[in-house]
Amino acid sequence: MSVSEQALEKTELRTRKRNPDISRERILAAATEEFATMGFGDARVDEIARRAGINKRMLYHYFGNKDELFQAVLESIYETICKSGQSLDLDSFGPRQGLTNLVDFVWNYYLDNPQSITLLNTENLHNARHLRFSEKTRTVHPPFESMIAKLLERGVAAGDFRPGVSAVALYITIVGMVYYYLSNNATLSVFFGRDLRAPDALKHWHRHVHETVERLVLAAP
Amino acid sequence: MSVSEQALEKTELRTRKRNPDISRERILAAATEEFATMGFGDARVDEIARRAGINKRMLYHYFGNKDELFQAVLESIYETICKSGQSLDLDSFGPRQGLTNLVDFVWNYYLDNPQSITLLNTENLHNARHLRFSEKTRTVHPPFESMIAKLLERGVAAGDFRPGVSAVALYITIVGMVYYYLSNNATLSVFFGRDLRAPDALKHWHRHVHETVERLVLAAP
DNA sequence: TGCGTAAGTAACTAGTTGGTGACTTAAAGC
DNA sequence: GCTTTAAGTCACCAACTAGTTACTTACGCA
Repeated sequence: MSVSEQALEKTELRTRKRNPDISRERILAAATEEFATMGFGDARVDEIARRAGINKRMLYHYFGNKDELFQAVLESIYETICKSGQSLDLDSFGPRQGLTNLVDFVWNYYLDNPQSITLLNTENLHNARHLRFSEKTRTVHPPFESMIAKLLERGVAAGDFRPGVSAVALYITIVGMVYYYLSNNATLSVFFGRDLRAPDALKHWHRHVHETVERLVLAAP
Repeated sequence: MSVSEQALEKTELRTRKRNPDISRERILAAATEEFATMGFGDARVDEIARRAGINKRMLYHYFGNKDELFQAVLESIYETICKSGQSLDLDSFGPRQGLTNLVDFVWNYYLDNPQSITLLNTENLHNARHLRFSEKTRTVHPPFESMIAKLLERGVAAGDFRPGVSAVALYITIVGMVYYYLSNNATLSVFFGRDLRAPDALKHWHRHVHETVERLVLAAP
C-alpha cells in the first residue's frame, strides 16, 4: 500500500464518523418509506439498510428486529398525526370557520402524507397489534376528540350547529370520506373507469366533503 | 403386504378421485382466506395448498404463480361484489326507501365480508396492478353507477331528493363511511380508547351513516 | 491518557419459500 | 380396449432473508 493510499484510507475512516441520532433517524425514515410502499411482509430489511446508507447490523442494534422496527415507524406516524393535530387552532375562529378549517386540515394532511394511509392499513390488517402494545400510544391520546367536542359545543351555543352530533362521529365522518377516497383511489378508478386522482376529481371530492359535513352539522337556517 | 392391506390401498387410491372444478374452487377459497388475513407478502403458498388440502404442484398447474393466484382471488371478489349488487332491487321501492336499502346493503355487505376489505386494501397498496390488467374487470363494470343514478333521478322527480348529487359521489360517500369505520376499526379503537366493534358502537355508526346520507340527499321539507 | 462502552463493519448461516422436474394415474374420446 | 390428455404425487432446489457471530474503531469520561 502506497503512502497516498494509506492517507486515503485514513480519510475514508475519518468520514465513517459516529452519529447515533442521525443513524437512528435515517433508519426510521428508510423503514417508513419501505413499509409504506411494500407492506410488512414484502418489506425487505436489507433494502431498508441500503436506503438508510447504514450497515444492517446497526438496524438490529437500534431496533431489535423487523417487528419492533415497524412498531417504531407506527409510533412516529402516530406522533406526527398528534403533533400536526395540535397545530390546528380551532379556538381562534368562529364555529363555522373552525369546521371548514378542520375539513381542510384532514384533507391536506392525508393528501400530503400518503404514507400514513398505507402504514395504517397495514397495521389494521394485523389488528393493530403493534400500536395496541405500544406504551406511547396507549398513554398519550390524540387531541382531536376534546378539540372537536369544544368546537361543537361552541357551535351549538351560537346556534350555528344542531345538537346531537358527537365529536368522535364527526371526526370519523370527515376522515372516513377523505381517507377512503385516497386509500382506495386505485380500485375505485378501475371500478368506475375514470381517473379519480385527476386534479379536477380531487377538487370535486374536497368540495363534496365540505358540503356533506356542513349538511350533517349545521343547523337549519 | 396382506390381502386386506392391498384392498385398503386400492380404496385409498380410489378416493383420490379427480375433480378439477372442486380443486380449483378449494384453492381459490384457501387463497382468499390466506391473502385476506396475511396480505400478499406474508401469505404463504404452502399454507394455501395445505388449507385447500391439495398438492402445491396443482396450485401452479391451475394458477401459474402467486401473483396470478392473487389476481384470480381479486377477480372473484370483484365478481362477488358485482353479483350481490345486482340482487339489490332499488326500483321496486320508493326513492326514500331505496336510499335506506342501499345504505343497509353496503353496511351488511362489508360487515359480512371483511375479507373484501383487506383484499382491496392490499390491492390498493400495489396500485391495483392486478385488477388494472384484468380483462374481466376492465370490461365488466359494476351495476352501481347506473342503479344509483336512476334512484337519484326518481327521487329528484318526486321532490324527495335535492338535485346536484352525483351517483358516484353518493356511492363513495356511503361506502367510504362504512368501509373506513370497519377497515380502520382496530387503530381507531386504540386512538379513542374504546371498543368501536362493540355491538352498541356498530349499531350507533350504522344509524349515523343513515342520518348523514339522508341529510346529504334529502330535499329540505 | 487510557479504558470501557457503544457505534460501526464484514462475512456468514439456518431456515424458509416460491417454484420445478420427473413421474404416476384417472378418465374422456375414438 | 387403447391412446391421449389432464389431474395428481413426490422429492427437490436455488434464491432469498431475517437475524448473528466475531471483530474493529470512535468517543465520553475518570
